[in-house]
Amino acid sequence: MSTSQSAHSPAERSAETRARILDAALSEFSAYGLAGARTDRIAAAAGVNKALLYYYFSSKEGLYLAAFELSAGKIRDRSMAALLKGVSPGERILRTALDHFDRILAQHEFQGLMQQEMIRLSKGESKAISILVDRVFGPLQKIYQATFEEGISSGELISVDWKQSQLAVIGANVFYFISAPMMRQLDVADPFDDGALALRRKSLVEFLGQAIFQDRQHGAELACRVLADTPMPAVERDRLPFWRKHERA
Amino acid sequence: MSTSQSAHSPAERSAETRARILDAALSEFSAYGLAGARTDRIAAAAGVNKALLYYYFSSKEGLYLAAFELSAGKIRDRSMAALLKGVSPGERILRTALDHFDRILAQHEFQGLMQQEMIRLSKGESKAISILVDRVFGPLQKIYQATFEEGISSGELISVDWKQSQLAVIGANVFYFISAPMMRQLDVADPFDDGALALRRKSLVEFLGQAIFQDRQHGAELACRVLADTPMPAVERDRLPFWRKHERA
DNA sequence: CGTACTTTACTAACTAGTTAGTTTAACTAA
DNA sequence: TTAGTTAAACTAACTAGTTAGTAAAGTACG
Repeated sequence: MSTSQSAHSPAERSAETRARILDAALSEFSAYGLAGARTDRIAAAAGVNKALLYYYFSSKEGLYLAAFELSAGKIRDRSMAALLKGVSPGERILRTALDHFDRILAQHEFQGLMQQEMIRLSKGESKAISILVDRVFGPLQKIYQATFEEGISSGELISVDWKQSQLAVIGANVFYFISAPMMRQLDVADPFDDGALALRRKSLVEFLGQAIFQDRQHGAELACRVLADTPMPAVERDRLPFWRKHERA
Repeated sequence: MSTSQSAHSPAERSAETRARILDAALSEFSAYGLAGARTDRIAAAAGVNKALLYYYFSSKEGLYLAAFELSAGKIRDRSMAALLKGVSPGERILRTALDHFDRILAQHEFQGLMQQEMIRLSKGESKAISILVDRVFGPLQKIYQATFEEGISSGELISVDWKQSQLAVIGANVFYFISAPMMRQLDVADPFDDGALALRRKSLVEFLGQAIFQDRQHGAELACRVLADTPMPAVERDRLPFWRKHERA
């Protein structure tokens, strides 16, 4: 078909096909979970035959794990970048919080995988999460803790339980997206309007700026700066799973 | 068998059987979702034949909706009670926040249903949520808003965006339980220890007490009082889906 | 010629839902 | 009191459909 015109060597073509399969698998698993995903749909979306999935990945679960790990790797790189910027600890914490929100917006597939994986984990069925904890969240958590404690000992941040504040930020971010489809029904306002998204980003950063800094003036200034030079990512609404309205209307 | 010795009339036995089925269905659907739930398992857990499910409820989805609505009704009654107590608006907001946490702990099945239903809603497949929005969350939201605005105009609360603060509280509460299985792997501390639960409840109420009251002293006192006369519910750990450790060890 | 695929045709396992029949309790007529 | 009748409650066994995964033979192409 038209999909294989660009690459020439067999190795290139192969890598391209593999990537296409992984991409299709990520969408499917994110929307339906491991059990609910259909291998036929993945094959169709990738533009290949079902048998080819088993040629590259030995099983449905193998494909799932490959897609999951690929996505997790991207998450780790992105979050690390925010946590390791050459600015003060407090500013790194602010940037990390905002980046977390933007990341869910930009890589919503991972959030879908996580939601499903949390359910599986609570039943003791998850194989992906231990890898994730060891290679992604564990390391990130350690750097976050170190950053926060550096901020406390340097006098920039107040001596607050970093886990409780992290929980509040991540919880509010994650819940914003989890509950968005219901908020759309509860409310008049659409949570994926640019206005609503901008308000949430602002509230998030300004709240943290007030809550964890010794010098609240300094916190407010940092919040302002972080917001100013982190533009809201453009929302590709038709890629969001929440955006079914326009598909039918 | 021994299950039918207590009730005598057929009507009583029938109602008892129906309730047993609904109870089993709630556990199953909560843990596995509508698609993942197995009718055979529900029948086995209820101690009846599978065909009886279809005798009482016409389909798998009918059974699902019946179980969902039963559970939702309990949630509404409980949350209404917290919002309508004869105390000041600010105290009602505090009690509602704490009650929300305790409610998830006590009625975790509903949270499981909601998690799965949010996923379905984002794909436009949910029939349960519109009922829920109309009959439960919509009315609760209105009372919450009115309570908050009453608190603002009486001068007890600061003039803050009630939706953003509600999002922070509910988000942190929900995320605490969603992420608990992963936190157990990330952390040394178990999030279902009495200590961790007590700390979270305390942080939650004290944070709100500081965040939304004009008179922070008053907020702190209220937080203290609310915590004091709302004892933490006893956690039936073996009913939690998170508690797989002791089942095997 | 070998690598990267496609095509077709399977199967084994599983699951929602059905059917046809049995048991139980309560009521009725002799 | 009791034998007969009925309706509701319940069951065992099956059907029909779906889905992951396989096998084998073949094609396109550098």
